[in-house]
Amino acid sequence: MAHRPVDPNQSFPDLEQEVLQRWRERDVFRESLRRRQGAEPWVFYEGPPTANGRPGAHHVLARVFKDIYPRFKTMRGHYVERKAGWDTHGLPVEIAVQKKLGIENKKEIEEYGIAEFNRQCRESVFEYLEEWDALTERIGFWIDLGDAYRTLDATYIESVWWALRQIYDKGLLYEGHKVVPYCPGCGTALSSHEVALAYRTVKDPSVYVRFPVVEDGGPLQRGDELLVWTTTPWTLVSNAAVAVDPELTYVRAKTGPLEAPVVLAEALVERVLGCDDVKVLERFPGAAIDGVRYEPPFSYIPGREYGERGHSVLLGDFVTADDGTGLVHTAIAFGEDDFQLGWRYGLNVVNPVRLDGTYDERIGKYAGRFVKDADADLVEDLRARGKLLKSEEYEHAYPFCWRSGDPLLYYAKPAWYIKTSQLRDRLLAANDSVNWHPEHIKAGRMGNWLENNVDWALSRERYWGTPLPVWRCEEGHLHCVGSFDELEELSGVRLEDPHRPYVDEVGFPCPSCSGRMQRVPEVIDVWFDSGAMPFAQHHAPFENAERFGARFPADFICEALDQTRGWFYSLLAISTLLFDRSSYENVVCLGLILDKDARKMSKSVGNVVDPWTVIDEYGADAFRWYFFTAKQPWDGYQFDTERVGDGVRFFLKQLWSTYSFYVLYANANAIEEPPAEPGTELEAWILSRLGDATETVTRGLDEYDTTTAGRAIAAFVGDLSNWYVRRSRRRFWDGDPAAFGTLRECLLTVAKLLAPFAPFVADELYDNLDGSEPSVHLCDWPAPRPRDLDLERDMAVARETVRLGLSARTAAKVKVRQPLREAVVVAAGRERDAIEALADVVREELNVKELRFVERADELGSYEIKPNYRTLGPRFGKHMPAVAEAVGSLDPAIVADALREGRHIGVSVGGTDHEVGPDDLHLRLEPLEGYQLEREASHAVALDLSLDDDLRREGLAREVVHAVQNARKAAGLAVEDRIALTLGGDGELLDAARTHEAYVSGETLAVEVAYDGDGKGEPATIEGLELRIALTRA
RNA sequence: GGGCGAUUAGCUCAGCCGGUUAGAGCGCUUCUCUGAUAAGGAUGAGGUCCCAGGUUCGAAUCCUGGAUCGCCCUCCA
Repeated sequence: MAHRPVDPNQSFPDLEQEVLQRWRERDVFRESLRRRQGAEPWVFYEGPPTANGRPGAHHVLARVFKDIYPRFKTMRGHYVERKAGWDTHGLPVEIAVQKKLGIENKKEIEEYGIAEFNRQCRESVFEYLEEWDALTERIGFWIDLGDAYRTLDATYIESVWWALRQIYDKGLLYEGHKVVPYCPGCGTALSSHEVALAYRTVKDPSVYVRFPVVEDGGPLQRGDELLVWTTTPWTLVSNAAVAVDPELTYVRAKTGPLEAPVVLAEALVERVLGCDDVKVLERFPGAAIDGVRYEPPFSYIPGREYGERGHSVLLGDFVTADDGTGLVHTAIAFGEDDFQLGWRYGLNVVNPVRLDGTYDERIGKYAGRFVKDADADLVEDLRARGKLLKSEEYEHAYPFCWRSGDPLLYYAKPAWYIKTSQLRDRLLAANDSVNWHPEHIKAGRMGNWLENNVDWALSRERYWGTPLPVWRCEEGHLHCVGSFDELEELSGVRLEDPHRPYVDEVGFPCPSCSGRMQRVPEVIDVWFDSGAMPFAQHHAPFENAERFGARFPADFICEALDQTRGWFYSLLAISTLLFDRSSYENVVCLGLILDKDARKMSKSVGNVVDPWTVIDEYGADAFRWYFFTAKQPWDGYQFDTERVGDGVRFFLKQLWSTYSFYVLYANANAIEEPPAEPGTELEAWILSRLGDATETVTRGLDEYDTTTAGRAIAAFVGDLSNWYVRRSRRRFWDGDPAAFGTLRECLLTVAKLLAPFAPFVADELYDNLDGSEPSVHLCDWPAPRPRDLDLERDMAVARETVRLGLSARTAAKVKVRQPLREAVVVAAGRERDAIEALADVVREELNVKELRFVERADELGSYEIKPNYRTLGPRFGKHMPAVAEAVGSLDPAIVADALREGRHIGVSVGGTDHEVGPDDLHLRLEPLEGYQLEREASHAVALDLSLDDDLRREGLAREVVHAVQNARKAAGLAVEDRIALTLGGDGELLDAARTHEAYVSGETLAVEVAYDGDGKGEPATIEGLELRIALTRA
């Protein structure tokens, strides 16, 4: 037998296991690379996941999109290397280890020992590696896991050091004193993307505090009170100054309950003081009170410590009158604006808060308390001392540490930065060269982010990460080490493991003075690690410089939308810093997966989908197919496992049963490799449609649009199964080579088109139908067959005719099994030609003896003429209503005739004559009452419903055949089994069967038919008459 | 608070460089075909294309404003 028999009820998950086994045995992935060695590379970069957690459905999403395009490009002839990668450093890893060890903070880590702590991190990072590898293989994501880059490898780290040295040499790496979001629990500053992870809406105190003016100045007098608003009372102890907007109008106002006049923005008087009893004494711009001195709310830190302008009014352009009082409390160490303002006025940074988030000894009785917890007592203190105007609650979004859950403090700290803001224009230019999918990311999300670029806060005061390769001596001289060789030259030490704590122990003499250099304590942001992968994965430039050069930039990367600020940015920033260009050309940006009720998947809600359950139930192909075709991936998914099942039922099963149909009859007819030459119009048509599908799929994948591409495959398979095969079954029973050749060609091409989408089922089809290569994935992408557009259009008309005819049958309640004498088709010109050319198909499908054409439907209905707005609109513009009216008043019969002959029609609009052609008008048939007629536009089908005895007998014969077929099926016979048939029962039925005995025996594969079956066999009922059917395998 | 995106049938989604009757599939009615298909075909019900304005001869489509949802950003003191 030429083909393996196919189980029509094949389980796809089982099938996939077999295919996986075949891929392993035949080493298909590596072979697909070997065959393209030397071909033009198409470069893919893997954005490294972290393997310290279980992979979820969203990882499957990313990984199947990372798979489909490399498979496609490989089939298109490119050499597509796929090097895997793992992100291994960072706080999440440390947190996991801390949890495991029961360690709460940095102090305890150091007591535990950095060496052992980092050893545990190194282990933990690959805790779920096996599951990642297993899932990766199971979903058919072809990537070289054996040659994965890992950010913890010494070679990788050395490349990162090289990159930092380049940046340092350009003067773009610096230590700054900046206000950063700081987590007192983790003891580290957070990057902006970490901050973004956990904003929560919280209620904080909202207090209005009175700051008495201590000397007359401008419009103010000693004793007046500045009204200052804040939501962080804990920062009031280090109040350094008050900021006002120089342009904004302020007032000095007297209000009933208060003795002294108060100062605030005019726009906020009503909201802050209430509307009653307020007397405005003065109005003046903020600039008028520049320099006014006041008494701070707490006296722990004397004004002189801040410098000349301590505890005075400063001018700041960030002040608004949207909230508060228009006078802004400024605490230099705890806010970016505050810090900037202080810097401009030369104020000193005084920070009375320790790294653990508690006040230091300068803050008297509050010393040692966690600052956020002191809010309430501080407010009480103010109230007791008569400094408070009022205190409320304020609801706003406040950032928390995404790991520890502690509230973040904005905090002035020394940190290392990369001066990316200096390269803003270059970053924008690099971004401009990228093709984003979807397109709006470029100018939108990514573009906006780059426009507002701030320097990259690079350093982390942590342990498990790439050490910042900066050494410093006691004099403050700096040296950035760019390689292990250099470090060895300087220090005489060759590092086995460049991680902390070993690297911390390496010191060397300062090149500039007599001091000794030690490394600064920080490690770097993990995003710098992953962003360095284009060269670091190859240990370039130390090794493989050429290899790197040939694989830079990437043609394609793909990650979820949240990487805009993550990997997409770090890749872009690093390559712009080093090479002044983007490291990628095409990006597919995937949306988030929500559950079926559109809620975000989270462990706490318990709605996380375990990918294995989906794969076990429906298979990897189905899972992939869902992601590729359910919708455009960037809009995100409302994931419902049942939708995955739909794809199996309506697409994969349909394809599978078409395939099993082929194999069944090809084997039955001993057909092996039939020629793909069309024998009929129907075959020419399906091959033309195949060309169409090939073009659409190719274009779709070229444009990173799997949705359109995949849906085109499904549409084609629908046509193949529901029209071509359905209308051609007899030819397969008869063993017609052209039919087999056509269907095989279609299935094999579908297998190739489908290979990147559903690599398992595609390979199974290919292997069983052709198999000349070890796998479909080693084949070339199919070239589109030539189209026959006229034929495609004709077939559409014929199918429409059939639809109308069937509809007419339904309306007349006449079964399709009952043959009818004639269908009257109203059609002319090209439509008529089309239907005539495909008359056999139409007749068979409608089960009518004849098609009769009428050009004019006068006896069936009347025409109505409608203007074609699409063509006439642009021509006539605002005269369209008049045109529509003119068209409406034409004589339909005359117009119909004229159009049929292709003549133009004259219409008069506003006294001017115009000509309109056939394309400018739509004809629409209005049926007369009393006719059984189905119509669409100018095209209609009517049925002759009169029956004579012959037709009736023929109908009954078909009923008999139908009943016998059911009996065959019930008896469990194979489709090719011959039978001996014995019929009995009602005389009219037997008479019909006898009359059409050749037909009956041919259809039912009966080698003999007897009519003496009364009382024998299984009873069946046809139109109320009894039929007895007895059959045996002959 | 700012930016970006989304909102079309019960469900999942097309359509959207304006063209007058808004589509598909699923689900649901009714009927039906079958020597591959727990399939197919026909049929019916089901839509204020989120809302309100505007531009236009004509708006699901373009503009403005708003609502809701999602994501991202944001020290708003």
